[in-house]
Amino acid sequence: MIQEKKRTFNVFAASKGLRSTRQRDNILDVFLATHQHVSVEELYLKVKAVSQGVGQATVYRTLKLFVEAGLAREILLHDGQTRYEHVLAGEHHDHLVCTGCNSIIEFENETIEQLQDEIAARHGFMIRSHKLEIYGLCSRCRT
Amino acid sequence: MIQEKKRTFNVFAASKGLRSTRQRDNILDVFLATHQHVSVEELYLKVKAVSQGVGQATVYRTLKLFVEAGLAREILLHDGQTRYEHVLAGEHHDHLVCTGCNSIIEFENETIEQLQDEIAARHGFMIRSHKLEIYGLCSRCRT
DNA sequence: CTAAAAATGAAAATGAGTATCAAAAGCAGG
DNA sequence: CCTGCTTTTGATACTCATTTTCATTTTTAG
Repeated sequence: MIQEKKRTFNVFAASKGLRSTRQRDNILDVFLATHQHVSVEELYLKVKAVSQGVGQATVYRTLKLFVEAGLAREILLHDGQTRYEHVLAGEHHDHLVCTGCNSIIEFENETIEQLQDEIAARHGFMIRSHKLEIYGLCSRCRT
Repeated sequence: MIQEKKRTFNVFAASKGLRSTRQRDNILDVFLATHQHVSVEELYLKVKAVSQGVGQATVYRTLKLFVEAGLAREILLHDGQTRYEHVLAGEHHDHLVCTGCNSIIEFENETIEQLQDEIAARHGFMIRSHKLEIYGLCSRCRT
């Protein structure tokens, strides 16, 4: 017998008139259970595997909601598909993207973040988010 | 009377079977005369203004060639249009992107570049290129 | 000059993402 | 647990950037 998990807090309630629905809960569950850089299509398939009735359009819509709600962040790689990654409080990682095998290595660097803050300050710019992607070949592909 | 500039070196000759054509020369001229972040559509219009017979498909194709040839770099913003910027030898700049007015401020930071090299080295990663984009509000939009 | 290879343009095709809209589901108050 | 109102959903049609196709033209090697 399958136990329906009851979400202890409603992520959507916080915002204006957002409602909590089975689909959104499903999508959020699957998204949170996923590790890094899911494309909408991937997520859609995973969600569909879990619960039949969820349309693609809803997955697209819901991911945008996640971004607005600060739960997810959009990643643009060069394959024409938007991907999403978790936004875990206070954490931010950047990416080494291997153009050989498409693998992604994450890293964090506090100094770079600080330098960004300085640069922004120097231009009177208020940072909302940032993205640092380094392209090249990983150790296995560089032969 | 208009003087046909003769390109002193053939950028395309270097690679495999690439040929030098009027269209490619036109596109390259216009691209080089353009400053930062041209979308394909923009470039197409500029090229068409200069010389009638150049199709969109060719502009798309040629820009990809420029990237392969190391003359241009793709920039992905969040408006669904791929943009291209020059790759000038040794120079690299990153971007402060204002989400308010879509303006772009460029900056360079040697320290960040060095830190990237260190990080890459630590992961046995060979850097080909990188992209750092900081999103937020510029001084005029942050009111 | 000539044949083979590569490039081009126009138009059709693709594909990610979005809009539409009728039907279904959440929600507040009784 | 009805009722009425609003939001959400799914299916599908649509948009729009980019790619492919293919017949024709241009380059280039010889």
